[in-house]
Amino acid sequence: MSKGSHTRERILAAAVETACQEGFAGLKLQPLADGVGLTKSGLYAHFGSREALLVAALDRAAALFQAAVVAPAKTELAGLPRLEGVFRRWLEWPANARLPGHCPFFAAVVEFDHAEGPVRERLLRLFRDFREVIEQLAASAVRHGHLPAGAAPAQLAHELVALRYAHHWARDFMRDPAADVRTRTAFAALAGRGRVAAS
Amino acid sequence: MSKGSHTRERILAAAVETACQEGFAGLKLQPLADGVGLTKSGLYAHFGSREALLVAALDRAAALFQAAVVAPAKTELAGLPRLEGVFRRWLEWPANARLPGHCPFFAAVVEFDHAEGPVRERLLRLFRDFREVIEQLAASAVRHGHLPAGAAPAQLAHELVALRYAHHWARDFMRDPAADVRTRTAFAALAGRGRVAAS
DNA sequence: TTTAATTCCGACCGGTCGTGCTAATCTCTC
DNA sequence: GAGAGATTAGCACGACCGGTCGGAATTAAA
Repeated sequence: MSKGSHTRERILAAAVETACQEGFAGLKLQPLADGVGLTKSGLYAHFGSREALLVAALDRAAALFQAAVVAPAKTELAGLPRLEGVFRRWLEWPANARLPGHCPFFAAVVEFDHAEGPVRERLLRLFRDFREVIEQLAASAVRHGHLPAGAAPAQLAHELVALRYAHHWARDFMRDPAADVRTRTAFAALAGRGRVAAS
Repeated sequence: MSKGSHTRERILAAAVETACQEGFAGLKLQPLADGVGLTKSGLYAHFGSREALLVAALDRAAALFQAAVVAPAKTELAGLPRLEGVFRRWLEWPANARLPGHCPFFAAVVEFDHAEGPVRERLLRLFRDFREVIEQLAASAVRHGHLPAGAAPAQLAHELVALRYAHHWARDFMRDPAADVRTRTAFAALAGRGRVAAS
């Protein structure tokens, strides 16, 4: 039980690293096997198919995300500070989790957009779960009076997703040095918008 | 000259259609050749390599985008109405250009993110050009008094990119029926934000 | 210690990929 | 209508893809 599950962990770790650099669609079995010192059939002994490996890697990445982004919020002040902390870590989580490359979920979105199947289903569930987390943080900020009572948590979550996406585009693809300040400015406007209108 | 360039047009049209459905990375030569009734070497007679074909397809998609999104703005009222029109058409342009699937540039971003080369260079240039268009439209809206004098066009362009990205995620991947209203709400807030603060 | 299961290898399958080459066909010009 | 050049077919190449199979090595259970 110990030896096998240990290599399984190594496989998943390497898979997530590759997914950060090449995307999940670019996760080929042969290079992955080479990377962990196995052969392709070694991978098949642990996961029964490439698709199952992808789902496992997705779950692994989600667990790392949870640990790097959501979990630290426990020690933060409830309300807006906690929401702001999650958003800040959301921007940087691959580096904080010691992962190379970029957030692998951005790649997964376009790679499994039109490809129905278990991978897309799992991805959908992960996204819905995280959106739920964001909405609850936003609702908490409203309850604490940090955001106006009229602020809709679902709308706020949508716009936070927007900011994260644009940040990825600006920093990781366009390599725009102004990406960080743009995103911070937008977040501040978002957090302060309703307050101005409501007060 | 006529027959050949006609075939070339058909190749590019099919290439863009495929890119909308499968992405540019998923644009394989064999299916593309089959789709236009040629063989792979027929493609090689027109473009010298797959990479050159990708760049040409990228340019073609950009031309369609220009025609479907930017060009109609000529007849719109300058200022905020024009900016709003461009943004609205930006959300729907693949359908308006009679293209199947989704906006191919979203896929291109993740596919050529870490792949240096001519394709990425061209993509960068196209994005920079369009961002320039957005910034000038925003600046025009400021000059017309539709947006406050303090509104930074670059920041506005960044946030519009954000909204477009989130709309793609919510509607095309998550298939969230609320995607449209969320995006419209966010745009209205963006357009009205500074006005409230400035007036 | 014997037995059974887990773990992994090596060879291999059918397919598809992008890319060259040559030869035939078509189109236009003179 | 004949020749020149553009256009496309046919074919083959080396590489890689995901996946399968039998068996050997290792490990855990009895």
